[in-house]
Amino acid sequence: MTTIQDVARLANVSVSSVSNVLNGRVDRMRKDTFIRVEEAISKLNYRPSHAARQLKTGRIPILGLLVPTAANPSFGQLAVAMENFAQERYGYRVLLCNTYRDKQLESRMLDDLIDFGVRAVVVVSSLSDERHIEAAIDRGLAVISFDLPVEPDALIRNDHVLADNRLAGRLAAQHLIEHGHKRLAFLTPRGQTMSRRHKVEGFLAAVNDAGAGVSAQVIESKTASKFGDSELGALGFESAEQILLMKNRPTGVATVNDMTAIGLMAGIRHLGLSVPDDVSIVGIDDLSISAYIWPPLTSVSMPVTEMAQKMVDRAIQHINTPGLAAKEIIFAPQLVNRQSVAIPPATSKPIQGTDIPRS
Amino acid sequence: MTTIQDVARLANVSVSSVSNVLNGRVDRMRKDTFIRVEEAISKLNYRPSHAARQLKTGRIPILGLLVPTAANPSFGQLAVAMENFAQERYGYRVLLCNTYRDKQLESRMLDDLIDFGVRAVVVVSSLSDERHIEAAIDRGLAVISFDLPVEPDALIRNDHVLADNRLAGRLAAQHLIEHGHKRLAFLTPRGQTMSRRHKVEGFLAAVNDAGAGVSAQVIESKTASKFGDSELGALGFESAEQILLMKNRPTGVATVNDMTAIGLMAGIRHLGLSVPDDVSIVGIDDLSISAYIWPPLTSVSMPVTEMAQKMVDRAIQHINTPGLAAKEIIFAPQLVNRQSVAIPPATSKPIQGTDIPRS
DNA sequence: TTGAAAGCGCTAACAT
DNA sequence: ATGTTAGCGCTTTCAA
Repeated sequence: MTTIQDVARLANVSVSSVSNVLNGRVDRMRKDTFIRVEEAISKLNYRPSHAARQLKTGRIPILGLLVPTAANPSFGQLAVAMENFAQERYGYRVLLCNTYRDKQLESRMLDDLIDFGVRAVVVVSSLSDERHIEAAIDRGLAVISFDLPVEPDALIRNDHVLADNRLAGRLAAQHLIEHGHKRLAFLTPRGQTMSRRHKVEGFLAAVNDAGAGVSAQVIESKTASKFGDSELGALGFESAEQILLMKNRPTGVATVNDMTAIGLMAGIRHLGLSVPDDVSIVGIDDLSISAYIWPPLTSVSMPVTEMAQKMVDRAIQHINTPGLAAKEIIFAPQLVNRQSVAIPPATSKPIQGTDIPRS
Repeated sequence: MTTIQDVARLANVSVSSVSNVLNGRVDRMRKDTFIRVEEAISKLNYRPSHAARQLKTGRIPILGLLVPTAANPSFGQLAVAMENFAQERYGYRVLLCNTYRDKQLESRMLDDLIDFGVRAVVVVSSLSDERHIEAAIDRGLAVISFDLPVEPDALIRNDHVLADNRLAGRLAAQHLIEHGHKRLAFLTPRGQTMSRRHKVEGFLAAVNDAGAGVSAQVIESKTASKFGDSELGALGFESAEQILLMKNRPTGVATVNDMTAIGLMAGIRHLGLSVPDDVSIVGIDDLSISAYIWPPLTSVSMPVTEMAQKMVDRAIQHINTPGLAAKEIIFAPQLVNRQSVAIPPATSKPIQGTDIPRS
């Protein structure tokens, strides 16, 4: 392994000059010194040791990212966007950890990251309770909460970056209403998070704005989900019957995310009805897969890439500016119109029992 | 920050005793010494610095993982499985990098990882050419190639862990044949990788074994894919017309992976036909989402979790045993029967032009 | 403009 | 059984 010493020797300068070159303090030396050092570096193919540097400076060019699970493509997408930008813009890498929304695991991971010298972390938890994060903040970690709204008037100790979930819910409702739907529903997993709550609120507010002709119900899945795609899909699937059997069956349903919408659509078809002819569906997330399922899912899209970049920016700022004030940063979602929404059906088709074989 | 010195002072021992405790060399000291040290550690809430340790030992408890993109759920799943096992079993973390199958990026990431002190890396590249990896191996990195078959009689310098792709192709074909299909097809993106080639070979071999009554064609998508789910979905979608317009339209189609199958199903429906009534589909991968789309996708499942664990085991072994001989390790896939395969239709329904509105 | 040297926190060889 | 100590490769103050 070649060290800074080797470079210094070859270039006939002291290690401090090499160090200065490494750290961009080029003004402090003659041009030819700089050139000799550069040459030596490239001739030896020298690469500085992060470990040694970190031992001195206390920092390592790594950002932490805690997600419920990378197997869920929406978090995978976030990870990719962050990794890209962090690397390109700042030369930082991203250490990805799967928390399964387990608080204990989460705390342990945070501690671990600190031990590695990581100074800033993005946490996607959606748990409304952030107490377990406080400890990490106390230890000097810069934490950025993703998709976790700030309680009104709460004073925050760390950044919160999120999409306007109320607007997302509103957009979904408006789209259905514009297509003539009068009986709406919003499907969400049991186990509320702040962001889910906000989606519901926005959805209901839009319904309310639409006047007396339009009504809406909030449906909580019977089982709770913890994370992951399979569970959310299952949960949507299961809920189909519950929705289709309602006294006043809704003709338009929005869901808390795309995976649930995809499961719900499967469930509806399983019961012999069709989307969007019998029921219209709107998702929230706009997963890339949502364009390729059948029917292509109309969904509310979150600007994940921009959010990822903003979070990286803030993380680096916090590292470089200890004591930087915490901020809440909100992004606007947008509806992406595809084919899972149509005008409501004239009549309400009965469902087929699940034990009746489909033709 | 509390250091090993602080612990030594509080416990009234030397730093080496603390270090010994830290590294499990407990036999070398009296019990009460050990206890005093333990107490001091927990009282001070002491956590050793990875950086300092790494500087001394040259190692850091991190494994590298290079995937085309974490936004593709099959790689996300792999990452989760590895991360879990590496952490639980060995206390290692996983540093995830997205390569986009770009060789240059890949080499740079490998170099980067080495700079961080990472000693073992799992590479999911599927590029048949591994020359760019050689350099990293020369620098002492233990590389484990995932899903990259070894050429017959090639001498390998690094581990290769993969599923039996020929068997996967064979399983897909057999399943269709068992359901009475006589005209089969295998859909793969343009741009062959070794693993895709093997799937095709296995598929054709099974068709061949079935005798004269059964025929098969290999269909390459018109456009090439580089990675990611959206592209693979698009690619399946586009290929639907090509397949349905064939002179001897196949009644059963297998695809190189689930995302392509999902896109293909969407494309088929877009053209007015139905799965599995008009065309049966088998995927390969068994993504968790595949159970929740409509119809639930019959797919060949790869034992991702086991493979992930084996790779972690091997990675650690290589770290602990420099010079350990390279191995090719192959896992068996399994067919998961769902609802995208039925008996072939009696007649071949014509497709609807894409500009004819569906009812 | 350059160099010498201390020391970041730890491990491990060596001494006691 | 325990302690002393020399570095690992780098940054950074201070001196020249």
